Parts: sequence; C-alpha cells; structure tokens
Amino acid sequence: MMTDQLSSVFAALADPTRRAIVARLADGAATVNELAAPFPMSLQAISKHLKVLERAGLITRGREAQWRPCRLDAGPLRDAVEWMERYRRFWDERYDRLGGYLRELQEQTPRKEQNNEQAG
Amino acid sequence: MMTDQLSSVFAALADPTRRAIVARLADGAATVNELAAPFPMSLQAISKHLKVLERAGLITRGREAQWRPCRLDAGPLRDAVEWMERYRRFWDERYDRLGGYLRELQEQTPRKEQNNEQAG
DNA sequence: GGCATGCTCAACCAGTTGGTTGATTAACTA
DNA sequence: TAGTTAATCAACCAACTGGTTGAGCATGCC
Repeated sequence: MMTDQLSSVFAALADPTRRAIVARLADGAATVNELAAPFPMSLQAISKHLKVLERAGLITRGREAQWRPCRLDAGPLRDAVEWMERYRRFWDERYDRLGGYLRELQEQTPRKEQNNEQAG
Repeated sequence: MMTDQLSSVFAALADPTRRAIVARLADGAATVNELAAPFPMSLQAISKHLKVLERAGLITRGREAQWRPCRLDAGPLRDAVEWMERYRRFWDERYDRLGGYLRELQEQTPRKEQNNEQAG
C-alpha cells in the first residue's frame, strides 16, 4: 500500500515536524543539521522524516562535500491542492449550486443556502 | 500525538479508500452500506474509515432509524488548502520573486527564472 | 594517517493503522 | 415475541510509524 503519490504526499504532511521542515525549507535550502536544530529529537529521527518527504517528492537532496542540502519541491503540493479543490464548493459559498469552477471565474454569485442535499 | 486538526485531516486523506469515500459523498449523503458497496473489504473496515474521517471533521453523521447517513463537511479541507497555498510560489511561476499573494491579485507578471535560492 | 564533522544505516521498541471475524446493539417488520 | 437489517463494538493480527541508540561511511582539515 501507499504506492500512489497522493497518498504519500498527504501522509508526509500529516506530521507537524515534517510540516515545520517544509515551512523552514520555504526560506531556502538547508542541511540536515540545520533542519534538526529546532526539534527536541535526534538527528536520525529528522533524517527519517526527510526520507519520508523525499519519497513523497516534496524535497530533493543534493551533495556538497559532507553536507546533504535539502530543498523544497512543491510540485506534489499542487496535485494535492487540485484534489482538494474539487470539493471547494462544499466550503466556499460562491461555488454553491453552480457546479463548476469556470462559472465562478466569470461571475461571483454571493447567494447562499442549499449547502447540503445535492442529490445522488 | 495527532492532536492537531491539520495532522488529522492530512492523515485522513492519506488513504485511497477514504479519499474515494470523500469523492462519493460529494455526490450527496450516503449510508455506511452504500459507501461500503464499491470496496472489496468488510463493512467494519469501512466503519473504521468513517470514524477516521469523522474525527478529522471531514464528515458528519446523522441518525435516521437504523441508518447513520454520512455527509461531507469540507471545512477542514479549506484549512489544509490554506496551509498548502503558502507554498504556491514554489510551483506557480506567477508567484516568483513577488513574495506576496496580494501583488498577484492586482497584476499578473508572467516573468520567470529564479525559481530557487530565495535566501533565508 | 588520524581525527572531527555530517549524515546514514541497522536494530530495536512501543504505539498506531488497516484489516479480519464474531458478538452485540438499535430499529424496523411480521 | 421473533426475525431481519444497519451498524458498531471488541478482540485479534500483521504491517507500519516515529522514536531511540550504536555503529559505520564520506568528507574535509591538521
């Protein structure tokens, strides 16, 4: 199991430590030691977290002498967001009842009600 | 662990069966049996998956006679998307170098280059 | 070469996850 | 009352997770 990319990405993001690492990497590349510094856990534990992020495709790792700099690769995040966006109408009033994203781009309809019970 | 909402939501979405259930519920409320039908696993397994989704706040459950209809509640998805959106500039060219979402709303600048190395 | 630094690998452990089967509760039906 | 249907609870299991410690490898510096 866990073979599909989307599952790996969501699983990788399901840990606060790993999300913090992603947030840190948004400020630029960092070494494993730099990434580990803020956390009350061993370097090896961080190394494992990085491996999870790497397998999810969220980071890439270089080689500079004895350092293994990590940098963010948010491509998989786009896919994850796209999956979630399909359900935007369930949290965003503008999408209600229109049933399409394109419609919303042309015309914002701030009506509400009928937030549930869309047949099926 | 797993106390924070965001972690619960991502963890809930990290399973293909649960994502399929969410997709199904986008077409309307459904009973446990209806949700279980397409999957090659026991009703009890689906019941467990529903409990995970419920604890993540992604579904709510009613009571109608002996049925427990499930319906989608995508509120937590909005939070998850908002978290991910913070890294949009790493996958969306328009956000490059501008460093802000507001800027992008006023003016689209389709320039590119400098996709990495944004200091720290 | 010898040694410190940066990091990974390997083994281990407790807790969680995702599935199973069997029993049980709750509500309707006859 | 008995029986059917819908769903959960409980116990069990194998596999995975997230952490640990200790050993080992790769690189740069003296």
